Formats: sequence, structure tokens, C-alpha cells
Amino acid sequence: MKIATWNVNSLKVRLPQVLDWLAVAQPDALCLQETKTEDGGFPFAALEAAGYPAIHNGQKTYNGVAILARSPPQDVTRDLPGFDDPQKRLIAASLGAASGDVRLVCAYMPNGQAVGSDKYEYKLQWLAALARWLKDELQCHPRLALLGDFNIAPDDRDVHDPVAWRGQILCSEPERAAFRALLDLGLVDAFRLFEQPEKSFSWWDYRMMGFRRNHGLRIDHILLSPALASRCHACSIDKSPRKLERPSDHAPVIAEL
DNA sequence: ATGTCTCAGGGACTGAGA
Repeated sequence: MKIATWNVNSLKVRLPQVLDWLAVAQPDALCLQETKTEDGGFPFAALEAAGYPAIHNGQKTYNGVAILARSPPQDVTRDLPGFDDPQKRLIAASLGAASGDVRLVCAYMPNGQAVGSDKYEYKLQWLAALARWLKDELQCHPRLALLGDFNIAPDDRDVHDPVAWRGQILCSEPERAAFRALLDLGLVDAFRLFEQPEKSFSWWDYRMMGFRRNHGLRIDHILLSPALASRCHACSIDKSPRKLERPSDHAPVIAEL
């Protein structure tokens, strides 16, 4: 099976690109972040017509996460259990035996704005609460994948200019420690299971011709529980949608299980 | 080097967030 994650930076703007990508890439499931719409404005019918029934946890203007899958997502969890949060950043669901019998957790981690800011503290608290909840969730669901925009570049090789970014937001040591705490639960970074091209990134700033110059970061990830990691045979970043007119600033990440 | 994109409010542009 093929599972994927993509921060689309507004689904209203990007729906045609998402439908095109589904038709070409043919994933079994796609996790979306930054849909930026309430559930009433979510294109359930268009996605279902394309063969992808969807679940959504949305809000106006900001955030918003969805799971699209060939078989309807079951046993849905909305928001991060144990963390009181008005921001819509998490949705989780199970896919049945016909789709590999896996638990998918789709998350849009906080950006954090700047090291030391209130938003940075919120980010670290959110990540700590995620790790606490996942510890239990992994007990219930040994075949679990955590997909999303982590807003963390876990290693210097995930950064186009590690010297300039050292200690900055998305790269700071407390953020990287929070990422390692997820790995300490037994989760595995699917992308690093395989040999990858140098300077592989999933996000490029819209400004300063970031994409053309490959000035990017790898901040979108697929983490797999041991039971899924052992059967993962490929993981890649698809840069092709970033080359379209009016692209998202993020590219999809795909894992094949 | 605060340069781009998206959204809301309000009805042209500004500010927030990323």
C-alpha cells in the first residue's frame, strides 16, 4: 500500500492539484494539512467522486487536517487527546484489512514562529502531549503511521544551510529533542530507511526563489511503528507539484508499505 | 535583505500567520 502526506496551504486553492495528484500517484491514503476551511466548506463530494472518501477536522482561516482514503476511514479521533487546544491540528483513523489494517495519525504540528516566543512554548507543549498520547495509541494500534507537517528539520542534512539555520525555529535543539522523543517510542523515520539524494527537502519558502535555488528544509515526515517499518520498501518526496502554477510551499511525501 | 502566499474584514488595502 501507498500512504502519503501533503501540506496543501489551503485546499480551496489546491483542490484541482490534489485531484490531479491522486489520479497520478494513486495512493491508498493521503493526509492533508492546512486545509484552512471549516467542515462545511470541505469538498467531501468531489473527493468521494474521485474514489477517496474523506474525514476532516477543520477551522476557518488556519490549520485544518484531513485523511483521504480508498476505503472509508474508521474509528476517528479528532484533536490531540489530553491537550486542550482550539486549533485543529490532528485527526486519526483506522483503515480496514482491505487497506492494510493500519492506524493513520495525521498531524499539523505548530510552527512556533520564533525560538523563545509564546508560540514556541505552545509548540513544545503540543509535541510533548503528542508523545504522551502516542505511547498509549501504539499499544492499541501496533501498525501505526504518524504523517504530517512536523515543522521540524530533524538533522543538519535536512537543512539547505545548516550554519545559517543553527538554533533557529524549525531547527532548534529542543524541537529536535521533541522529534527524537517520538523516535524513542519506537517510531522510525521512513525517509531515512533508504538511501536518498543529498539535499532532499519537502518545503521551500515562497520568497527568495527558494524552490529554484533548492533552499529548503525537510519538515514533512512519515514515522512508522516497528511493525510497519519492517514492511516499508520505499519512501520519497514528490517535487512535481511544487513546479506547478500556484503551488503549495510543501511537496508530498510518500511511503510504500 | 521581512522579498510570497493565503485568508478575513469589508468593500481597498492591511495585518496575521506561515
